[in-house]
Amino acid sequence: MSADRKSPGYSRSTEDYLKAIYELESEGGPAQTSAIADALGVAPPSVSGMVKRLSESGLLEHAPYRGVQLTRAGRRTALKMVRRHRILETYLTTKLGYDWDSVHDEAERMEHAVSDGLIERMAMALGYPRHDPHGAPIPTKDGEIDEQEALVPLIDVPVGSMAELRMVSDRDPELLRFMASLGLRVGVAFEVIGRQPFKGPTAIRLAGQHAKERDQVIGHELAENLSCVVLEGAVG
Amino acid sequence: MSADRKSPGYSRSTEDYLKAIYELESEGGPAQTSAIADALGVAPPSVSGMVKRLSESGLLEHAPYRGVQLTRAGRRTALKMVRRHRILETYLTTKLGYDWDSVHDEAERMEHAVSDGLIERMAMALGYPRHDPHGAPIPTKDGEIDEQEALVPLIDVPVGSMAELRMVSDRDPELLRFMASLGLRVGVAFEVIGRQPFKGPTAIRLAGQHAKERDQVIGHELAENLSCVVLEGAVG
DNA sequence: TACTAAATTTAGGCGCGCTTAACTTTTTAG
DNA sequence: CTAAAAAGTTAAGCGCGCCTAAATTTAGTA
Repeated sequence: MSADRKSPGYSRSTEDYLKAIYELESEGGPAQTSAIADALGVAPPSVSGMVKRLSESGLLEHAPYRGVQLTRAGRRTALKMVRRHRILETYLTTKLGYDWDSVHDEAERMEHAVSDGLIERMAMALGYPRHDPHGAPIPTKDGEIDEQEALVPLIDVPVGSMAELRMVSDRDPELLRFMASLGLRVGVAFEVIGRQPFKGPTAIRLAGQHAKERDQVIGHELAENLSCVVLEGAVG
Repeated sequence: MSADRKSPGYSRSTEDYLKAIYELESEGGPAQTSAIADALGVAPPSVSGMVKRLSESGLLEHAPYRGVQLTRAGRRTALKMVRRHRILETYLTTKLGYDWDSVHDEAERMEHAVSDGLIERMAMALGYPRHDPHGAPIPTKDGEIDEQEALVPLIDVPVGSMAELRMVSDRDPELLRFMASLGLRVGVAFEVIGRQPFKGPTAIRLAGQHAKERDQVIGHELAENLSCVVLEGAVG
């Protein structure tokens, strides 16, 4: 009748930890206690305690003082949460008129409350999208996720190259609103026409824009957050 | 920027208690400890404890050994949860293809996770519906709820009367599925053509149906759960 | 190598919401 | 009117997830 509900029914906290650890791991290496604490906004000892419980449940492996890695089971749940989050973000923007800067918090809360069935209905209604509004790939129902083709932060795209904006973090609404005001959306192509040293700005020329808004200057911190694919061009 | 989030941010349990108490109160009189315990599936002492905390927060008034009543603030929050629940149920059936028997649980979990803003967007997308799929009235944003015109359980509709089905509880999926299989939906009109004593069945004749499915026999328990408005007819 | 700084873990404690067991109050029935 | 039953409350305790303060381990550097 319903093989539906969230399989072993983890707590909201458990789901949050697993997702955060997954995201930290995908930035390379094992996730460290303080990084997890930071990501979740809790004190480090809270992480130590939770890590203990989670490894006893077989969701992750803990090398004391070294960090933590997801087990197969842990990764499965983490990817489920990532899928939920991204489907929800896509649904909210596509079907309910949310802007891309305001979906993160809503999805963050809903991802713990909805059933697998609802997520699949939303995915179906959306035509099984592969990416969320910020360009992040959506894992499939069985936990497959597209390997990102080599994405490079704008800050590392060599001057003179053509590149395309592929992804941006959904975390900072301010940043997203500012991007939108510059005409920077996922999918736009541009040429890097200059970059100043000492954390200075990067200058880009957007493809297919009218004169006025064609050239933009992107500050250092913003440029760090823009994941691009380099289309062609000179090497640094 | 966001006067949005759930005002004082009550816990999931608090919201559940307030909603349950609201629903018990609307069946007349103060809500009793054991009834609340029943409704929430917890032990009576849990209710005593929670009631203490909730009255200290000014959400309800407790007359020891007598029962409990919502304060203005408590009622406001309860009605907010009822609104959320019913908007969610309507949205899920209308926009995501859920059947009326399967929305309750989903809405029950989501109502604690979504923001006011999302509920308003859903309400707008639905054209500000006044009733949910089970016929229950949806409170407005500021906590107004339609007084139900005198609804009578089918079991009390006199034989010979015409009546219309107006509302049914969303609680029991089995019952809802069975109703659907009989062609009983909110809004159908019918004549009560007979009733057996000793908790026997009620016989009805549906208006505007083809011969085969026109006459239906409704068991006692089901008939208790069907809220009707009497259109005309003889008195008992 | 030794000492300090940073990261991590252990210890002790708290609030929430739940439980069972024991006690009190209210209701009901003889 | 009183005794038994039913309903409600208090007491004691548990798990979760959080905290701060105090060890402890690791890493960095003179």
